[in-house]
Amino acid sequence: MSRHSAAWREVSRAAPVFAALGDETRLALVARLSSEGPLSITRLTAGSAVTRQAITKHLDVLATAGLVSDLHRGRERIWELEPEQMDAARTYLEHVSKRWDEALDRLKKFVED
Amino acid sequence: MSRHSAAWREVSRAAPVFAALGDETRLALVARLSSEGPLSITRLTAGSAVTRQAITKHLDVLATAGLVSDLHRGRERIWELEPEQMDAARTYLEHVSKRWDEALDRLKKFVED
DNA sequence: TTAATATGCAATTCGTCGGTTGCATTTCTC
DNA sequence: GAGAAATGCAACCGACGAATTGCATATTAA
Repeated sequence: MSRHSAAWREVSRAAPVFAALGDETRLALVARLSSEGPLSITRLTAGSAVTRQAITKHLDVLATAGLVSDLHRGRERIWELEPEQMDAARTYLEHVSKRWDEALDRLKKFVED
Repeated sequence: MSRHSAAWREVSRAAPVFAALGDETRLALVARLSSEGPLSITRLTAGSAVTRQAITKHLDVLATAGLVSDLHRGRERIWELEPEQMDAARTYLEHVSKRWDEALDRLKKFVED
């Protein structure tokens, strides 16, 4: 795939989102936020194996990928899910699966000739 | 999230798949296989920026995550997509989004009380 | 059979990632 | 105001990941 094609631009936009989700600790954070709603860093750290600073770093990674956002409430910092990028990633996987099916169809027709 | 919950088991199954997709080179390989169908290592290397050995390693990572599989045809090694794990990841993201919506609803109701 | 093609295997380098510790700063509460 | 609670900032470390180079092996084709 050429590095300037439209397909490659899709790839370079989707890959960071998958990378952000590709860590157990981060995916667990996403899961907790999705089931419990917005939470502070301290609350997210409680129930995790690692330190608060590690959690903070993971949240920063998720934020850079556009998967979460934060807001300040007094001395607390509340994090919440931002599902748009996640949905984009989901849609991307749908398209890949679909194109694969089509490619197999083309292959089948080609073999039959 | 407790390390023995059902939610954690989902997380630890999904994370490796996302991690495998979270690299531009690997995601580009997936994209090429999905649009062009099964391809050999050499064909996949042509049109990529990195060496054949790098491509081979990336394909191994994708295979470990269950996203691709290979078959030998003479001296060639043909790789093809295995969309099941991808679909599982897609479904996982759906569920997370849905739970997030529900969590926001609960929060809204709670505030209204 | 010999040369070219396709791939495998191994060692090495370099950067980044996940995690920690220590200390400073802000905010709440008594 | 003073202590406690929540977070920020920075330096550091070990491990792993991405990529390369060099050489060996297998398969095809002239």
